[in-house]
Amino acid sequence: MLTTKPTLHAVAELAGVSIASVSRVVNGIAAGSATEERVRNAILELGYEPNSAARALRVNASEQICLALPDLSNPVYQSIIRGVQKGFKISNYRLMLSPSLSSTEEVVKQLKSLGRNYADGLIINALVEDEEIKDLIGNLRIPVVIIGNSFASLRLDTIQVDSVRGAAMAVEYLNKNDRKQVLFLNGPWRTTPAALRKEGFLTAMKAAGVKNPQSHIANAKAFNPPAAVKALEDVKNLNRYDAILCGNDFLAAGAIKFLSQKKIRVPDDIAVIGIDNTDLAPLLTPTLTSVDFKAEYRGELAAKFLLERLQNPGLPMRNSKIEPEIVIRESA
Amino acid sequence: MLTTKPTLHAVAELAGVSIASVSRVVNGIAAGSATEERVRNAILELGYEPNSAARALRVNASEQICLALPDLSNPVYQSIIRGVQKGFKISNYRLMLSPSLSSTEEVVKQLKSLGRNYADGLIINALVEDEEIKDLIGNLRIPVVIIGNSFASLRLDTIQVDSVRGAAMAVEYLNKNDRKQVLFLNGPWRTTPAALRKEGFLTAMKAAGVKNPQSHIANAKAFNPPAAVKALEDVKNLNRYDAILCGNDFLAAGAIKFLSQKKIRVPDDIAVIGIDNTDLAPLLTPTLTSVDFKAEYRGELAAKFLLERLQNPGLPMRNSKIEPEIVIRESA
DNA sequence: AGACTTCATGTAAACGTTTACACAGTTGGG
DNA sequence: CCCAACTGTGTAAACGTTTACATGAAGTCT
Repeated sequence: MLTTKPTLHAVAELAGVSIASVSRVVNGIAAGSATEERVRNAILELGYEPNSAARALRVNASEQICLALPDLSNPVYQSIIRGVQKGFKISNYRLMLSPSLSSTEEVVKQLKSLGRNYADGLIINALVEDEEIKDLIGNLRIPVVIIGNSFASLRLDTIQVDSVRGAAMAVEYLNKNDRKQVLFLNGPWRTTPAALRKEGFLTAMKAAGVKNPQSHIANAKAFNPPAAVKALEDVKNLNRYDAILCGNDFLAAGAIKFLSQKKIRVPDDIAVIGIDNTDLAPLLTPTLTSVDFKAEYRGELAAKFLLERLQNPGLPMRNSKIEPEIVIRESA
Repeated sequence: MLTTKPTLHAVAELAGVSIASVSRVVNGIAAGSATEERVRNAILELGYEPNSAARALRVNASEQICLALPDLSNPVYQSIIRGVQKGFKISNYRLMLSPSLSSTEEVVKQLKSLGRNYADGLIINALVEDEEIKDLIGNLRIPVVIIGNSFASLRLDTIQVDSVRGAAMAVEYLNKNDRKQVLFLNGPWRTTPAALRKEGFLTAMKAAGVKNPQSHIANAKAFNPPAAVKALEDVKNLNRYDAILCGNDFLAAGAIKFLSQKKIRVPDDIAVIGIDNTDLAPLLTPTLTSVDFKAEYRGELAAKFLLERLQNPGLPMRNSKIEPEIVIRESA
């Protein structure tokens, strides 16, 4: 136990070969079968494990990738993490979780620190689009995969989501079911998803002949349930609506809570639709109809894109746009 | 952009000093003010960032810690991650997220790989107690903090939870409110939390004068909602119960769903109590009464313990036992 | 049998840091 | 004015790998 950690040298000595030979069998490179066996035994006997820092230094690759997400409270990010983990499972890359990036400074600091070479690639999902951040991402020396619709101009591997279409789909579905008075409970307006979902909402509402859809939007200050409740409290004449489309499931959860407190029945009085179709959706009461943006799959795809690019940097950039799908449950 | 990444040497050359001096100012060690300024400027000009692999190799420390959790679906682990992130925020350790450890082999593989020195410490939360795993943890060369009640015999820094007491509290609370017919919907019986919560349940039930409390336990095959539903379907005479204590919130979510499908009113017909008091609890309908084990705080404390031990390995081992607290909401 | 290839192995340099040690210049006390 | 102490800086070794290159043995072909 107190003995020092075995190195290549120790193994080499025990096996009576050179460190080069040991390195070669460890890395599965041509080796005589006799040597190979001696080395294998020595490794087992000593419990040798290669030092990743030394390897990283030598080959200039950390075998780690960094995953940067805005906020771990929202269940959608849990799904993304799961997907990314899944996508990396077969590889031997390790997953670093960046601290949650709420403010711009935090993102900047995080991105700069990537210059320390502790990650070979980055998967980032940013909520806001900021020039400084964009520059930093564009100038990173490692491959980047973007999850989300920010930084589209950067020509990087991207997993986008048809947010506009998704929001529109929800409105159309509501209209088809004779819910014409739709309130859009959006998240912070500055964020990319909120902007796009709003666009989808407006388009669909106009198409349905609503004159001033702008006036049917409430903005929550954050993408979480308490913010949803607060935003709904400020909505005048809530009873003129027969449906609420929420910027995401987390907001929808807040909306359902709020409505049930006010004794407004869902979906009888007001239907509710969420976006993201998180693990939360089937657990709410009523179960939540939600536009599925396939978060876990996006995570997995992001991992796949990154792995492929790491393997082959010359690959053309790919941009996958996920088609939303509406999952009907009880709430609408 | 295509220029090669600046190293200590480049900075030294530009500043007209030796690499040792540069290293010293980077690490904030005694330096003449003239040199210091020249170096600082050179660093800024080149955008120098120290290479973490080289540093890690030289000082034999990765500045990373590894967090190993069983399963990212359960919202309780989200809280733990948040807590750990919070605890490490001020430090300059990076957080590695181990792939989710479902099977024993996966845990073993993960633990062995830690021998590669890519992490200076480990925070692990294991569901099952296994001899092989225990040995491996005991023989790790890095500090370990255990979250949970497994591996108590190892004399490591541990954040325990009084699971027995927590389950008992819930039963007592139910009894006090005239709910005497309590069903315990437990998770997989092999897991440590399930075993302890069961113990607490049995103790409290016996204390309340129930003859054969064993017969009032149902075991879900996993700690998730579908497993809860399945387990409840197999319970005979469900209507003889007036309360269900669930092994965790995730099971409780399934239970509530199941009951509402069967038109059994919660809490009027059957009260439901969860364990963990996750983010889920206030979002369910009815909102879930739950025994709070302070997951986020435990994560934060684990990070704190680990940081302190890394700083001072000679510290006596600490064992913090979290006192559960029952958070009353609508479901009971 | 000689020349040429093939193959397994060893030698040594390199990756980018940190740091023990040496050295020179400055300061201060006696 | 000399010696000691101190301070700031540089030189060089070391961390544990990978890998280009050299070496030598063995096999192949004419």
